[in-house]
Amino acid sequence: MSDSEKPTLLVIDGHSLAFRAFYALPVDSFVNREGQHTNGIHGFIAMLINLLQQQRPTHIAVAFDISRYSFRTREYPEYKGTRSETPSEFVGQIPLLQEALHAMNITTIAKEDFEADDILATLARQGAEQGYRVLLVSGDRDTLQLVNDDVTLLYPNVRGVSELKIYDPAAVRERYGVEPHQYPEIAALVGETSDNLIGIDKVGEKTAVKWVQQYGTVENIVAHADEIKGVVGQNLRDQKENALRNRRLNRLLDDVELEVTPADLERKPLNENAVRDIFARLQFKTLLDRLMKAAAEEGLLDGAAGLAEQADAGAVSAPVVRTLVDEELANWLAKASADGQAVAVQLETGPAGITGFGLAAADDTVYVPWASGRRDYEALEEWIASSAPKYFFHAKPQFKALSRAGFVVDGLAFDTRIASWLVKPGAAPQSLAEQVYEVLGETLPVSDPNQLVPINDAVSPATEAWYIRRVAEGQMIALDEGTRRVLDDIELPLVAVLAEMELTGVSIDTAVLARLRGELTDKANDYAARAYAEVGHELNLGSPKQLQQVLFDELGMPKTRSTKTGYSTDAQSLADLQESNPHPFLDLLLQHRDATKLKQIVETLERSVTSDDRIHTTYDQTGTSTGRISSNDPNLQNIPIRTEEGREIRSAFRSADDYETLLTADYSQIEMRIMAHLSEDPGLIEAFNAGEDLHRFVGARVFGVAPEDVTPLMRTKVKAMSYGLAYGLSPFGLSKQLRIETKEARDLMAGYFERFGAVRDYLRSVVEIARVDGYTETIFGRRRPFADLTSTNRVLRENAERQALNAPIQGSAADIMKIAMLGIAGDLIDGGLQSRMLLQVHDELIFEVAPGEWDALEAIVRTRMAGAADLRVPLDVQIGRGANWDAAAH
DNA sequence: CCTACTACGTA
DNA sequence: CGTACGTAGTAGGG
Repeated sequence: MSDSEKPTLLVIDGHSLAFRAFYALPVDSFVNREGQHTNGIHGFIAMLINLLQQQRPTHIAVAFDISRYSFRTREYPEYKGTRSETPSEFVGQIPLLQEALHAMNITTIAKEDFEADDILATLARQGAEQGYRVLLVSGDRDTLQLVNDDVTLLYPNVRGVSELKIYDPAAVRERYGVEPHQYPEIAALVGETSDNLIGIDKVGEKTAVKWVQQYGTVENIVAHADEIKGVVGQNLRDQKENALRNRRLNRLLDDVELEVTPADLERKPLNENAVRDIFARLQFKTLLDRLMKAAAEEGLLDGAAGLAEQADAGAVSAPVVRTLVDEELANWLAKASADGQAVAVQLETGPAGITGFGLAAADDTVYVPWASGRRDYEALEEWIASSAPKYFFHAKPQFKALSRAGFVVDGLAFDTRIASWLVKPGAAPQSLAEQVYEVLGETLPVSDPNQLVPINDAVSPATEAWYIRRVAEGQMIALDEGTRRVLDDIELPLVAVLAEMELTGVSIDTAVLARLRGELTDKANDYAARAYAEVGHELNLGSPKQLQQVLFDELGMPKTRSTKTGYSTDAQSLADLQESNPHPFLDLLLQHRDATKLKQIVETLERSVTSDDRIHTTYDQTGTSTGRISSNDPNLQNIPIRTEEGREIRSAFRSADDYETLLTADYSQIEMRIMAHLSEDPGLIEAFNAGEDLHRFVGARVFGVAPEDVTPLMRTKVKAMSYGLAYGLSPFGLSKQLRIETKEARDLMAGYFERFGAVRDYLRSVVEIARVDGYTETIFGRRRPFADLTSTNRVLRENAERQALNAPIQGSAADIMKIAMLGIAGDLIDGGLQSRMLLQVHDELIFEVAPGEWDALEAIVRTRMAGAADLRVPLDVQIGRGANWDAAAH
């Protein structure tokens, strides 16, 4: 194949050429109406049009550096270290140039950790191998090493970029006196000031060429350093490490993994509308004419294709994602956040943490590659730490990742996942794709993992951020005032607090867990063996099906309540059986269940302990319908407390060695207090203000006796009723729980409501109002919608009624606790305390107390918890102290 | 492998 | 025929 028949691949070092153009053209002559300097862009595009007309490339790409840092700066931190800050007039030109190139349908390539010249080297090698005539354009002399019979370098001369010197092998030989591949040997010896590569003193081009002609390589020259006489010989021997290092660094890598091959770079028709838009913005009228003329000559003005693409894009296609770092990024952030404008953020994470940031302003998206320990992100770090408003989808895990990477985070202005949940708790769309569909009615582009050759790349985090921003805007206008207040004042500030608690975790005494596991295993085995003996054979005690076989067939016991799959074997049913048909097997089974349950809890906890000897639970801020938070992996909100053995598990939760103790704080009877507040029942309010034991006080009223004459049985009954009321307890349910006649339960409730009538009125009114409004509301305006209150299906309707009367009570308690947590977290920071909030168990908080901080912490906790809401009754807070969670109980 | 069901720990 | 959760085991579908 002759050269004229070969396809031509043109690869340009974008940054280098634009920078050359920037210095070649007067800065002040090229400023658009936005005040943006454009001389570098102008020079680049002028050069590009010339190249397109003269060289007629069939394939084209422009490579960019992502950052001034690369694998070379890791090897040699001073690499390019003498380069001064980018001139302010140049800032902003690269992103605009990239935008223009995209409009022209020219592929831009950037690769994290590599320089543009490495991309040139890689494409040059691939192109040559695949039969292309390769043209490289770079202002970096290192690219001379790439020249060969298939690869030609076009190098801008001193006058700028309008004239390019053509370096083929002959031209390189003529200019430097060596073969192209030997050029870096010369450069290594002489040094390259612009790269801060220091050469050998007194060795200039002439000497270097002489040595290279004689010895070939720097390595070989160094090996024969003894043969070189004079001062330069001595300098070489003294400074050979410089030359060797330079040679390592100026070798371009030609095997960079790229997402494109030369064949992918075939020229495509430019997008005429996009080109006109960007050129109008740049105010490049003459260049536009020249470009259009050139494109027309080449037949690359496919008007039909352009229009089709435009129509396909529609009004809602995501903006092209640009990759920015350094000053460009700083510039972008400042602009995007100007005037309090919000920016959506979507982190990209890998196994080792953050790998990139997707950022979206109203009509612009940016991707920022990220690797820890680099210095070109100061602006990003400052912006993340600033109060500049940021929108997230599910901010908490991202806050944690940021925190682990050393970022300080502020400015959470919206979280679309939390907003969805507030609007529709219990049925909120949990994924971003679902939200995009529900709020915008659009389909979030995703790559199809089942496709061998994906049509779409995985959607960029920047594009996701763009959707997040639009979802947020869409949700925001639909939020009622109360919901907005709960979001802004409670949920959003809570995100950082929960993230911190999760990162902190709680210290665990693994020896205690190991001992418990052993004891419980022995116990469970023992009970099982004895249970088998009772029935004469082994069975799986954990299988309800096998238990039914034994209980109802083999032992002939009476049937218990039926379940969907047979008859119940739960603890209540077994206890009933034990009363009617005593059998040792029943007790052994129950004790076996106890032991295995506790063993399982211990084992789950052991599996959750991380290398810091702590357990880090995850709180689900959107996990409930009432406003509570839930805990998972592991759930630390259901650690046993009711039995002695269960409490032993709590003793494994301890304060770490460098802390003084644990502090636990809980609200006593918060739900009853909220009921008193909401119902305004004078009797109940008096009960709480009297400061007497609530159940004794209520018992005295219900049974008509003096408080000191309330028996334990009376107290138990009243207590069960009081708590049950908030759940919509029926007389039937009460009778079952207290194992009393329905009649007695009915009388008990009647007696209760006679003395505390406003409670009944309140509970009724909650349901009535909810039926009319379609939702309930907490004291703070948190809503929970109900659809089934008007259902003709009685089961559905009555279920909804119980949920509705419970929701404001449980929800208000949740609000109060959250507000307390925010107050405490703020005070801990303001007071500079080292003590940490570890766990939340609905009405209880657990803290790790730093040495000497007990009094200060206790005061903060008491004040903030008691003062979280101003109710008609006081909020009583119980504080406990102990080395572990069990000992700290009160 | 996923789902339903049962059971049980917490507030 | 009492609210709100999460986890784990068995059993049944595939």
